[in-house]
Order: sequence, then structure tokens, then C-alpha cells
Amino acid sequence: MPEGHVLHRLAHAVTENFAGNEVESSSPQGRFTGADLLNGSVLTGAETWGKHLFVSFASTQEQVHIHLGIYGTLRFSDGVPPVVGQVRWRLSNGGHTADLRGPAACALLNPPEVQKILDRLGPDPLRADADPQRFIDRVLRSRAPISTLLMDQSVIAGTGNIYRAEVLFRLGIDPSMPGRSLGVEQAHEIWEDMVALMELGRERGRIDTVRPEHEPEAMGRPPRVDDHGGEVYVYRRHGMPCWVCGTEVLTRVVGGRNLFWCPTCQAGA
DNA sequence: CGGTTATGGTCAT
DNA sequence: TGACCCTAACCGC
Repeated sequence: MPEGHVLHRLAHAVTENFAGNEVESSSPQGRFTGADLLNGSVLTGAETWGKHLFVSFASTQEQVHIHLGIYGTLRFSDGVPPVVGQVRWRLSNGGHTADLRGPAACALLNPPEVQKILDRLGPDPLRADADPQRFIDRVLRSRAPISTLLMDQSVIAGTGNIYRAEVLFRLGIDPSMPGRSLGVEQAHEIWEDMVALMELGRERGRIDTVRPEHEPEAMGRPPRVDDHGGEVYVYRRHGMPCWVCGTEVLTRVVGGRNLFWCPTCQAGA
């Protein structure tokens, strides 16, 4: 259940748990054929671009490419627990074990294949080497609605359905506004807010987007109860009153995904 | 137990 | 735009 902040945390966790270690690698489910080739190799590290995770080994130039898709998970546990359910890839050093389930992608790729994936990705707000100008330029030139652009990984990599809805709310931007009708200033604000929110998400492991004055304690309201975790303004709050103005939060399917917004706070330019 | 849903993406039309 | 891929959790019957 991952937006980019989760993948960055996972890269860190893989590195922390296994870097420098000879690892046992297997595919209990049998669908990751490269797993056996890596068994006994020394894992050297893991890195994330957008929602893509790459794991490196000392024995080969090839990297394991992982994309979790909408419901993939990578979970860590102590020791070596019995395999439960569909485990695509199991990585272990005896002391710690990581189980990958339900990924959209898990494959051993050579450097050109890795590069091909990276070439498709826009700047990642969580990477120090990200170039915000690439994002700004794409947005200001596009006729597509900003809500669509924020889900386009070639425009901005790592952002997903929660962050797009929340950033647009926080900046009071109508989701249907074409990218090119936004101001340069606004485009910069979107990037900066995305960086701030995703850094917080990476730190906490959950998505919190509510400003201090709208937090449960400040407003005397109960905390948000939703299994995605985190305090948010509009994501999955359709039919409920906006915490800022009281208007009913709306939802609509945009590009096959549920978009949420407040028609009053995000009334447009 | 079956239907629904999910922070995603690709491919065909 | 729609079909389809991947897995688990949750809900109502």
C-alpha cells in the first residue's frame, strides 16, 4: 500500500537489515526465478526512485527491481518465521527476514533495463538529486488537469492518490485546473508542499497532512479513524464535512482512481 | 463464503 | 476508457 515515502523507508530497511551480509534468497511461491541465483550473495544496498525499489548485490551487476503495485507488501520479521501465504521473494540473514508479497513487479534486471525504467520517471520529491524545474516545466506546459499530472510518474515520481488530493486541498487548487493555467508560483508551491509532506511521511511511516490548527486536539474533534493511517483533509472523507469550511467533501473517479476534494476550499483560481 | 476494496500500472482499443 | 494483473483484509450474508 505504497506511495513513494513507503518505498524510501523500505530501501532504508533493506539496507539496514542486510547490507554487507551474505543472504539467503528464495521464492517460496516460485514466481521469482531470479531468487535462487542470488542465494548466498552479499547484498550491498537498496535504493528507491519514485515507487521503484532496486536491490544490489556484490556478485552481479544485475539488480532486483521491485514495484509493489496497489497491494504489494514487503514486511520484516525477526528470525526466520514459517512461510505464510504467497511469498514471492524471501530474503534472510538468519536474524532478520523480509517477505515480499503481491508485487506488480519483482525481477532481476541488467543495467540497461534498469536505466530504461529510470528514464521514464520524473523527479522524485524525496531524492536529493531531484530537479524541481523538470516538474514545473511539465506542469506549466500541459493541458491535462493538475490532478492527473500529479499521478503521472513521468511528471513527478513517487506521488500517489493520497498526496495528490491532499496537496491540492492544502493549496486551495481546483483539481480540474489544467497544468498550464497554473501560475509559476503555484507550481513551485505544489513541489515544495509535496517535498514537505513526503519527508514527513518518510519520517513517520504514515501520511499526515493536516496543519496544526486543524488537528483533532486543536479542533476538539475525534482523531480520524481510517485504516490507511494518518490525519488528512479530504482523502476518503467524501460525504463528510470539510474541516475548514464545513462543505461536504466530494469524490469522483479520475483516470480510474478516486479523487477527493472540497468544492468550496478548492473553488479554482 | 462471495463481493468489495486498496496509497498502482500496463496494454489494448 | 476499460480489461487485466498482483494479494489480503474486511464486510455482509
